[in-house]
Amino acid sequence: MKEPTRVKKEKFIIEAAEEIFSKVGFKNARMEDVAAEAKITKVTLYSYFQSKENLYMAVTYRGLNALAESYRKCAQTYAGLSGLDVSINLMDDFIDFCEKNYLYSEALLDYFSLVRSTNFVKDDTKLTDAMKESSYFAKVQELQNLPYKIVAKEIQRGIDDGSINPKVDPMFQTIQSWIMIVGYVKVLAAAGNAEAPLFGISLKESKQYILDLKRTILQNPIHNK
Amino acid sequence: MKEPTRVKKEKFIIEAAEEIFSKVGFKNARMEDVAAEAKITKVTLYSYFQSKENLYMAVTYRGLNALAESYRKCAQTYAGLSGLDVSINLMDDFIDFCEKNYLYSEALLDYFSLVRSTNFVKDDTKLTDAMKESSYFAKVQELQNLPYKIVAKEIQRGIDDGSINPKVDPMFQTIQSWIMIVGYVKVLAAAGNAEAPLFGISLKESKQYILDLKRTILQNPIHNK
Amino acid sequence: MKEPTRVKKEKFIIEAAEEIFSKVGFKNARMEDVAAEAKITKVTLYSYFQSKENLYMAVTYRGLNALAESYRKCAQTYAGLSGLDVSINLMDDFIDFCEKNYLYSEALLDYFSLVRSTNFVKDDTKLTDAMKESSYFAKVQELQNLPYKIVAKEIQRGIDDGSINPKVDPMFQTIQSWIMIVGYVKVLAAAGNAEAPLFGISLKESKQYILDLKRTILQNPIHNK
Amino acid sequence: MKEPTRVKKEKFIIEAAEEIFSKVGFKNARMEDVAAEAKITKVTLYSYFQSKENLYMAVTYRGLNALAESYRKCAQTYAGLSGLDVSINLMDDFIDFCEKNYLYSEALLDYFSLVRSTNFVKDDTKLTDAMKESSYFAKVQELQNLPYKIVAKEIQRGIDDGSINPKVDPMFQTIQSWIMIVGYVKVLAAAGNAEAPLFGISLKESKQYILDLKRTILQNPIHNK
DNA sequence: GATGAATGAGATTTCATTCAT
DNA sequence: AATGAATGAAATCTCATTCAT
Repeated sequence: MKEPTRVKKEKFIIEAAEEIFSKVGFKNARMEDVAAEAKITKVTLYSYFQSKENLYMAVTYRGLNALAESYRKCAQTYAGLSGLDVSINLMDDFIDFCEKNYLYSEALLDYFSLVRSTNFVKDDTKLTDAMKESSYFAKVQELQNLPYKIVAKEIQRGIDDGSINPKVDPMFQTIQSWIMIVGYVKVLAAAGNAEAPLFGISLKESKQYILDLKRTILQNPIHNK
Repeated sequence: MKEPTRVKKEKFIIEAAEEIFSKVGFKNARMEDVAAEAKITKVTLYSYFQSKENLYMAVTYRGLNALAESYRKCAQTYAGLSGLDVSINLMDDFIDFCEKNYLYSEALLDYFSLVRSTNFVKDDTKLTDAMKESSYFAKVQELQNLPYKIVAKEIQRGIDDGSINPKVDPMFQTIQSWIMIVGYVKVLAAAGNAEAPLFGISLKESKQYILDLKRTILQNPIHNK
Repeated sequence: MKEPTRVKKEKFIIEAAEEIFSKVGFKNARMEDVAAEAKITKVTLYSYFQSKENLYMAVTYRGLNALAESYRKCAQTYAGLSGLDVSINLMDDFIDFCEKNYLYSEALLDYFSLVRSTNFVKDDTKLTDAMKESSYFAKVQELQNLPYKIVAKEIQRGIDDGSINPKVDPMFQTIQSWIMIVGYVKVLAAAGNAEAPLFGISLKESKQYILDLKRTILQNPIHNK
Repeated sequence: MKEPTRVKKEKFIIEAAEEIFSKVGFKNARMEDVAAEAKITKVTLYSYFQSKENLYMAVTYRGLNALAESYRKCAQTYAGLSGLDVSINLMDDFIDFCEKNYLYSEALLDYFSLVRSTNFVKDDTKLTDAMKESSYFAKVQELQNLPYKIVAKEIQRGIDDGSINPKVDPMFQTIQSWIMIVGYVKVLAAAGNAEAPLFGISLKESKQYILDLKRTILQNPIHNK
């Protein structure tokens, strides 16, 4: 098959997979159904993706790419704003992204859970062979730090342009942001709906609160971080 | 079997399951192996837990219970301290708990991913039949809000004893804490090790930072929350 | 337990088993259900009957006994009649017996299928250990030829009293009778109902035909048998 | 798979099953062993036959087909003979068939025991779900009357060609033949061996006797049947 | 590259039978 | 003896994955 055709078909299959995974979750999804959704046979599906996990990695990769793309666009859109404003907008964008793309946000989180320890812990029993051989796994690994870097860069720019307190450590605050966003997204997922009140609290408020808090901190860090 | 005996044995089996799940992960664990670890047969295992998923729910339940227990003990140990100090200690305790009980923290997080939308979204296709019939699933649902309540109570106590700013909304800050902890735990899981530096940042520092931040906020909320 | 009590209870259990076996067939019957029907536990059931097969043998034994008893009564009732008449009446009685006691007739037939070859063929793979150890199996074996003997005796008496042709071989004709009855009972079983027409033929007619045929033969054997 | 391939393989599997069933009996046979004998896996076996019972039904079907085929061949071989002679030969053939194919004769008999009442009795508790869903069960039902029909046709021909007494009712005598054969086969099964003497009587003699008797009857019915 | 069939691994179930109390 | 729990063997099923054509 000509390359562009293959690429197009691969994309079509991934979209079919996203459809199915969204509907019943990765675990309950059957390759059979993904194949059916993509109007191909199981074997053809396997000729594109060596394993179910690799398919999931492909989805993860698309998610990571979409996120990075969203970031880039965001950074570009607000190019005229201060580093502080862009930093906050990036967080806002990330949260929006997760809300709009639940499957991607789960995939991303799953990925980060998965690679846990891969680097530091000895027994990587959880990393299956299928995963190790997954072609997309490698691709995701290459890209995994991109979002961090984009945010860190903006924080640095904020320091440089004076909108962010120079005592701020860009990487440290990037990770802090990541933590808060991940937490928010996770809790949101459990709540099911940003509007739905959790103990009388709408999560929408929490989101705004987090952004405000971050803005405050970037201006006046609580101590030397 | 006398109730206590059955309960004891059930506990023993769950511990065996925890052992196996910790070692190879839930997905790769085989019921056969769990049974062997518990020194019983597969059939007996099934007579205690209707399905693998129910067994995992039992683990989740134990985790939730252990967390609540840990909270209670914590609140009691520091009974003499101010509401503010206890609130912060509870967060600290939660994080420690997750670090010490990786399986539990994963189970808890999985649970929250799972119930997503169960309440708000119509098609609960992700909830398998096995799950719906899981006796422990119901038990977990009953308990799921306990941790929130314990934290909220301490924040309220802090407001009452003057250690926490009265403008603070206890439930709102409880959820904020929850978000931060969940985020931290998730990121920690991805990092694999609190000491291991992530972009040169040790997560241990992040933990302390979160606690400090929370203390500051409870004393001086950034606005009306 | 005092002997009479045990015997009484054993009888009660067998009756329960008959109830269950009749309802769902031996194969589909569960020991659990038999026990429930007999208002005892499975273990108690096993203390009376070492195995499901032994229980079936007990039923078979009761059937064989009932048949012999029916024969004896029949022979006695018609003691005044000729050997020929009694012989025919015995066949009639046997068929009635089978129609009224479907379970027994099946059990008897099963038994005879089972012991097949036990005597002549080397591989008795079909004779399970459970069967070999069955206490009732032995009892049935002792009794198994009784019905033949009763019939043969009457035929002999018929020869002696002149009502049956002396060229007749009592044992040979007994077996012939047995064959016809077994065939009739089996076909009846398949048809389900003596009245129900099978290709327009009511089996009731067949029964009468068989008896008439046998009577004719006993008087005028077709050749030297 | 092309139809013929699938059919061929199905046949191969059934033959494997016949091999195993013959060796250890249906009840003791393990699907695992049947699969091994057919050089396939259990799952593949199940993809061909939904249940062990269905597999047995397939064997039964083959038996019924083989019998009908044997009948057809027999009728054809002796096409030149009178209807009477062919009728007797058919019976002879049937008995031979049963002797040579013990498994088939058992299966056929089991089948007839099973369907008992299916037509006339309300509670068909004995018919398991597995059986109701068995694809071969339906096939067997379709074919079950074929043997009768073949015999009845020959008797009718005998009436037409003058070799059989016109007072004979073809269907009635067909059923009579069936009864005698079934009885003979059943008793033979119990005896285990046609040569082996049962109370001093070789069953071989009984077979000849039955055929002679039938011949006599077809020529001179004992009364109006 | 596409298809239908097959495999292998493991979950789940059903029972007869046995154990411990 | 009676009970509840456990065992062992085998049936059945679901899927990811692979083979043969």
